This record gives sequence, C-alpha cells and structure tokens, in this order.
Amino acid sequence: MSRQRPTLADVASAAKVSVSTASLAFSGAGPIAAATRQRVLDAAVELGYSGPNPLGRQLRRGRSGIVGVVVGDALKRSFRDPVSVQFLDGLVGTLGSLGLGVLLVPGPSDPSQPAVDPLVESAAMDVAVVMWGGTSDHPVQDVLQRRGIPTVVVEGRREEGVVTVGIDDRNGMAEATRHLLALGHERIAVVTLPFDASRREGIVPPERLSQIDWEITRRRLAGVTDTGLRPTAVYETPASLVEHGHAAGLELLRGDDRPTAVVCHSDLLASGVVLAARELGLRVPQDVSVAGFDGLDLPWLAPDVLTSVAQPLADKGAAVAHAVEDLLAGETPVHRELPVTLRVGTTTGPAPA
Amino acid sequence: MSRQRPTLADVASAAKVSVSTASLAFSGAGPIAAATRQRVLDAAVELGYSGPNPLGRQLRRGRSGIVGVVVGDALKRSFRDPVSVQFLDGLVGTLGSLGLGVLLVPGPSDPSQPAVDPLVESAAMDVAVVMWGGTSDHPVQDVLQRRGIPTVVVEGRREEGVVTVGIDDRNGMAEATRHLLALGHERIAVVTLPFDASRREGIVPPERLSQIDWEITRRRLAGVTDTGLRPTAVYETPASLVEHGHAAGLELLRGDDRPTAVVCHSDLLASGVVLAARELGLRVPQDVSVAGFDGLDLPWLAPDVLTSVAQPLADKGAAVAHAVEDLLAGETPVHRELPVTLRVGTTTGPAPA
DNA sequence: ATGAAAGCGCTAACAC
DNA sequence: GTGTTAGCGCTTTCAT
Repeated sequence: MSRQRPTLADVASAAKVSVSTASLAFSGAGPIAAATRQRVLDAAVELGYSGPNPLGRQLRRGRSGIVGVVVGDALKRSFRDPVSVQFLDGLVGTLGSLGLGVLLVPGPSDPSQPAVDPLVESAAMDVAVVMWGGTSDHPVQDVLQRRGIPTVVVEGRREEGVVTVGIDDRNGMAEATRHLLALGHERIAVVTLPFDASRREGIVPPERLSQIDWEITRRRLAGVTDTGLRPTAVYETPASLVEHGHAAGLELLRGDDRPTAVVCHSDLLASGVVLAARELGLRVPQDVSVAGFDGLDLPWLAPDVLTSVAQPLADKGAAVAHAVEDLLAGETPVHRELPVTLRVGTTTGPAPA
Repeated sequence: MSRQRPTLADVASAAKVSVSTASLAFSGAGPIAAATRQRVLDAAVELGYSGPNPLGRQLRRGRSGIVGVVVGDALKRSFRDPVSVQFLDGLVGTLGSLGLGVLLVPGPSDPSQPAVDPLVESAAMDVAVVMWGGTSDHPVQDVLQRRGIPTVVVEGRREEGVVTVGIDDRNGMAEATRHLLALGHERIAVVTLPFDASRREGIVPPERLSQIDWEITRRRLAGVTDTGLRPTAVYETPASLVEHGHAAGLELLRGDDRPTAVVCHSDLLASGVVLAARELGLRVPQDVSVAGFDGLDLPWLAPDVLTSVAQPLADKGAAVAHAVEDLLAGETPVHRELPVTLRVGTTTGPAPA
C-alpha cells in the first residue's frame, strides 16, 4: 500500500509484456495468447491492480459511457411520482445492458433558483435525456446544444432537430373522455397537470386556457376537448400529487351543481379526487365517476380500481434508451410515439339519473 | 461544423496565447490579465468552444467528480419507497452544491441475477454510497474495496474500516413500542422489513427470529423487544410496500384473538395495516392501534395521521454527502447516527377494554 | 502575467 | 501475437 495506485504500465512491466498487450489482456479485444493473458492477470492480482482506470479509457475513447438524465423537477417532487420512477427504471435497465450509466441531473426547481444545474454545464455525458421537456423556455436544452451533447427529449414538443419520445396521450385522453360520455355523463370536470412553472392551483379562468406552456398538459387537455366536450370546469394543479387531486376534488365536488364525472390528467390526481369524493360522502362511481391517466397500480385505493389510460412506462424508458443508443451510433433516431390503452376499473359508471 | 470539436489548444492559438493561459481563462484559478481572459473567451465563442472537456480535466485531476450511489434493490422497487427517494433528494442536493454528480448504480435485484452490476466494476467514481448496506454478503462492497473506492454505507452494519451513517432506529422503535405499552396494549404484533433477500412473507416461525440477515431489520426488531415486550406475532414482509402491509394486516387482524396494536417497521407497511383494518371493519384506533416508522407524509391515509417514528431523511442525505466530502478530502469521517422522533398521530389510542 | 513542457492512464494504429 | 508509438484534452509546476 506504500506507493501510488498501480497502472497498466506497472502491470505490463511486472508481467514482462508491453502495455498494449496488457491492455488486450483486460479488454479481450484483440488477439492474445491465453498464457500471456494469464500472466498479465496474475501480475495484476499480485500488484493489486483492479482493472483499467476508467478515466484514462474514457479520455482515450472520447466517451464517458454516461447518460445524463435531467429530471424535470426537483428530485423529491419528481420521484414522488411513480410515473417518473417507473420510466427511469426502464431507462436505467436498458441503458445498463448497453454498458451505459445514468447520471442524475436535477432539473429546474424553483423559478428563483439558477435555471440550469452546474452539472448540465460541465459534467461528462455522451448523451442527455430530458424528462418532461415540454416547456417553451429550454435553458437546459440550450446549454446541452451549445455543448454539442445529443439529447433525447421525453414528452416534449416535437421540434426540428430534437429527438423526442412520447406517448399518444392526446388520443388516450380522448378515449377516456369518450368512455365517460358513452356512460351518459354530461357534466364533466377536468383536473389538469400544471400549465407552467408558476405552480398555480384552482379553477382556471377561461382566458388562461390558451396559455398552456407545458406541452404535456396542452396535449392532454386537447384530448379532452377533441371529443367535443365542453368541461364544466378545468382545475389546474401545481403538481401530479395525491394531495392536489384531493384539493381539486373537494372544490369541484362540493355543491349541488357538481359534475357527475371528473377526468384527470394523472392517476395520482384522480386518486386524490376519489378520496375527496369519499370524504364528501359521495359514492364512486354511483354519484361521481373518476378517470385518470397513467395506469398505475394504486393498492391503497382498494377496494377501488381506478379507470385509467395506461401508458407503457417501462417501454418508454426502453424506447428512450434505444434512441440514446442510436444517437451514440451516429444515427438520427426517429420520433417514437407509444400507444396507450384505456383500462376500465371500478371508478367509472353510468351517470346518475 | 466541418471539422473536429475545438479543443483548448485551438482556442489558445486563435487567441494567440498559450494553452496554459487559456486554461486559466476558464478555470479562473491563477493570475491572468482581464484583457487576455476576454480575448480567450471571445475566441472560444468564435470557435464554438463550450468549455474544457470534462474527460481531459478528469484524467488530469485524477477525479471524476462522480459519486456512485448503489441503490439497495431494483430501482423500481427502491424508488416506490419515499424513504429512499427523500434520502436521495437530500444526498443529490448536498452533493450538487459540492460540485459532485450522482451516478445511479442498480443494486442486487433478483438473487438469480449477477450479484454485481457492471457499473460497480468499471464506472468512474470517486466515492461510492451503498444504500441499505446491511446484508452480510457484500459482493458490491467487496468489489468497491478491491477497486479502492472509498465507500459510505447507509443503514448498514458498523464495521471496522467502513464508514457508516445511520439513524437511531433501535431506540426509536423502542419508543414507539413503549408508547403502545403506555396506552395499555398487551397484545401487540410486529410487521417487519425483510429478514434477507429471500423475500419471504408471513408470520415468522420462532426459529427464524435469530436468522435476520438485514441489519436494519435486526435493529428495529431489537428495539421492539428491548421494551420487554413479547409480541403476539411477528410478520415478515418481502418489501416495504403498502400491499405487503395490507396482506399482513389482513392476516394478523382476522380472528377474535387478534392483537390490539400493531407496530410496523415502516410507514408504508403501517398504512397497509390501517387499510386492512378498515377493510375488516375495525376502527382505528378504537379497535386496533397502528404505529409506523419513517415519518412520511401519507395524504391518502386521510383523515388519519399515522403515529410514526420520524427520521430526518433529508438530513441523512446531507450527512452522507458530508461523509463523502470528508472521504474526498482524505479524512476519515466518523460514524454519524441521527436522532429520530416519535410523532403521535391519530392511529394509536388506548387499548380496548 | 504568460509560456513551455510534462504527463494523468489508457487504447488503437501500425509495424514486426 | 506482441511491441512501438502516438496521442485523447487537459492542468499544473516551473521558468521567464
């Protein structure tokens, strides 16, 4: 343990071979005699050498093997949403099998904070993945572009020169809405994802409906109105969390002119609405139907099973990983749009008479 | 965009300075005339140079600026637990302010899978953090040690030569138990975290009680018995998830000789027990009291607020980050054990008469 | 305040 | 099959 950490050169000289040969012994990429190889490996063990230093390898190869994943929000908030987590799980798994690691890069948190995490500016990454890349001001994407780091945007706006992976949420949302319409509902309210970073909360005044900055919110709301429905109310939430759905439900469902159904932009919001309905003494779905989006497994909603539009989260992660792979191979991946499926649960039923 | 990406040397020659001067212009670490500095920066913009290549810098400095975080389980499962997420949030935040990035390294998932993710073997990291490092076989820690990567173990066994950060969960668990005893409960069951990687589920036969592999489970169970309590039953779960708590609740609370209180090793488990109790028509806390551990915010349990032992999750992340900082500075951080606090909610009350 | 030079540890041409 | 050589892009003494 006395001196410096041994290098490949040390191992090579101990094994009495050249460094290039020693390199081959570890990488296996090239012809080498089994005996030589073994000699190198033995020398390595002898010296306590545990394999090539990744830093040297990375510089030489010009690749870090790292994919920076910019989460669309403060980590804590982002990861409270199973949607992010399950997506990330699919992404990390697939990237892992490609030999790539995931560097967590915090996204913009408070509007007050510096807009771009220092890691975006200076961390080593071969490719970046931007989750929830749907805002119109993209300081993060600008920095990445300046650095020349190829980027995959998830759920963002489809733009020239930007690789995107998304889901068919507009049609999915429309399908959920039509499901309610088919059940005879006429008074339907909508609980939406945030319109922008302002984190506003409450029923949206009509003029604000045309000022949606977040692409995903715009698309899902468009899906609702694609059906021809004119919602009785549109309620904006500051984040996709149960408590915000709960607040929305309390506000929307009190009073006699309440809607008979609520469509929500996410399952977490929808489950909050269900809890609020129960709390108000309303039966679900006899008095009020509730539909969500995401297809999450929500055991604590039992015995109810949420009617929801299921999106293939793990597949989405894998699709993004493959886009990353293409980018690394120098190819330009095409936009992928994954299908969604309406899954009818126990929280929607015929409109009350 | 024709040729290679520009390097610092290109910028230097365009600005008619030496590379070392150009380097100073970017790092700011050294004396440089403001005018020269500006000339370099202008040249950089001109050439589309976006700052020093991190790979070159890392090799030169011998540091990657990366902390590998080995999550204690498959990502998906791990991140379904707010405990991991909130800890990670604190960790990433504090490390970020130290200029360090977090590389996500999947931990052992299935016992069938290769025990150690390839990233552990070969990714660049200056320090590693092992979450839930409490198992007796540490293939991951062995590899890290062989590579000479200093490691912080969270919630693991305190051992010679291993830096650990933990919480005082043994006393916390004892305090929760004493709270129940003080309320007059005599028949108390325990719902525990996994004993080992076997993911067994159900009431534990007595002989298995001495075969707890996971340190955290051992400590928390010891906390319960430290009070002198002899639990009516000990129920082992395969993971800290609501559905497993639910299953435990259903099994423990059916029948007339049911316990009047259940102490759980986590809030997710406890909330599952509450749901099961409600489902069985039992009133909480009139018929059965339930206590948890972690101090999570569980909005969907409303109107109940879980009685729980709160642990400072963000602080734990920060404490680990500071241990990492010490390690990087060449110092040996001391073991930190953070305090926990019993917070009485609405789910515990006097034992039924 | 600036420049020259060395070298971090490795891999990949290329020659033998 | 093995060795020689040349960098990858940068930071950091050390001179000037």
